[in-house]
Amino acid sequence: MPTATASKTDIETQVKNPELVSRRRRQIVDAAVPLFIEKGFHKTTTRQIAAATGFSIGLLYEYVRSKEDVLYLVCEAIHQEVERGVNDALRRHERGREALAAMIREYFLVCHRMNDHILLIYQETQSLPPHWRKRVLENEVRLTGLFVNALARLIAHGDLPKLTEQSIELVAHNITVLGHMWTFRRWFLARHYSIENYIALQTGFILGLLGG
Amino acid sequence: MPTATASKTDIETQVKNPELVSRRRRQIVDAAVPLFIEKGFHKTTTRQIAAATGFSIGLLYEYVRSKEDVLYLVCEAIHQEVERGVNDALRRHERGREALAAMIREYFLVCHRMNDHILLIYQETQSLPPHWRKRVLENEVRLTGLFVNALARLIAHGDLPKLTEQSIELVAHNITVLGHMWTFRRWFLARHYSIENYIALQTGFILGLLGG
DNA sequence: GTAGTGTGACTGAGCGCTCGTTCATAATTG
DNA sequence: CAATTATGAACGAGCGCTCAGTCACACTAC
Repeated sequence: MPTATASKTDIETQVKNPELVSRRRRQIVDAAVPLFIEKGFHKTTTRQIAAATGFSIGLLYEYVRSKEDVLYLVCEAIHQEVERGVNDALRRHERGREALAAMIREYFLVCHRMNDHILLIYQETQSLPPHWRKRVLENEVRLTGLFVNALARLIAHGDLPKLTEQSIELVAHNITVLGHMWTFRRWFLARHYSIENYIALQTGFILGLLGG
Repeated sequence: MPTATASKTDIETQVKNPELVSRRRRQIVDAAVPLFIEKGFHKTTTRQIAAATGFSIGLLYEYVRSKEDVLYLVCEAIHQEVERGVNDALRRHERGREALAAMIREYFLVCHRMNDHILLIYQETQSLPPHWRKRVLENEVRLTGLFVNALARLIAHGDLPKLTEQSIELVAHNITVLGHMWTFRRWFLARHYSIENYIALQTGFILGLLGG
């Protein structure tokens, strides 16, 4: 059983049928995401979540112990989707000099597509109870780790110049965050840059450091 | 009268004496900042703000029309302090090849010092009513604008290679955001980098693009 | 077949409480 | 005393969450 699904199952539920639990929770997440994006976590009520899911409030609380549980489910689901997108991108461009540029491009496009979701995580992670905030932050580290591995592989193949481990890690963080930057400064950036434009410029920026 | 102070004064008040208003509001901000940092805006109550200020709730509401007013005052105050810090840094290093590195260094140190405050703005800006959110975002643009100007001046003096206007602007955004990155990934980065270490590596990164 | 019984998903009125805000009143100031 | 500033009890809307109860269905007994 994949870890991601296992982490969902640590949330207690009154319902016995596990398949039903996971289906219902998917429904809850799908209903909650647009609400959280539109109004934020705190201004969304449990009744609104239930209504949007087509559940009674009572039923909602059969699958979840608290409103924060819903937020956690949402954060996990978003990370899963982002990670899937990034993994696809990394697998598609395994070697070669242009692999890094291609990876950056695909990752930035994932950020572009998931704009609101990424913003949501930036803004609401703090509303999670500590135990789950930690989990969400671990996801963030794992995502950056994907870039660390990809960079290391390219360097090992001689596609990129050698770098210290510290530099590699920081470059990976920079890539991650510059993708996020498109989402949280988009209200401004989109006036001056198209996403392709943005990708082109930032790729140049990142390759600059690497002597590309 | 400076704009920043003027923007505070558009918040209506029952109190006639303007000097008293601005003194009281400073007290309110000073009391609210640590509360918001610790618990977040939503979980801080107006009564807690009043108590921390040494006011009765009634008195708090003489100087502010809503809890969101307090958040806006806090955001403005933080931006003012950051901007003052950045302006100092920019003025201290007007010319020369190392001016950019020095500016970055001082700005990153400002971010380092104001860690929690910057995080607060990232997390709570969305809780502001639209009219004020816009104001806070304008502050963000103005701050980036300071770097745009500084970069343009250095290029004009021949201290940096020529760049398109678009590139200059994006580099300015990158500098701004990489400073913020230290604050919102500090929980991870601080394990692997000291602030000086971080500054050194990121400066190299930024100068890379500029052919430094 | 059908009456009886148990189970688990589901319902929604309502509880208990918190919170932002107001206002009648008091204190202070000049 | 008049104007201004300060108080804090009171208000009431709204919230997360519970729980007594319903309902559909499956299984058993005869």
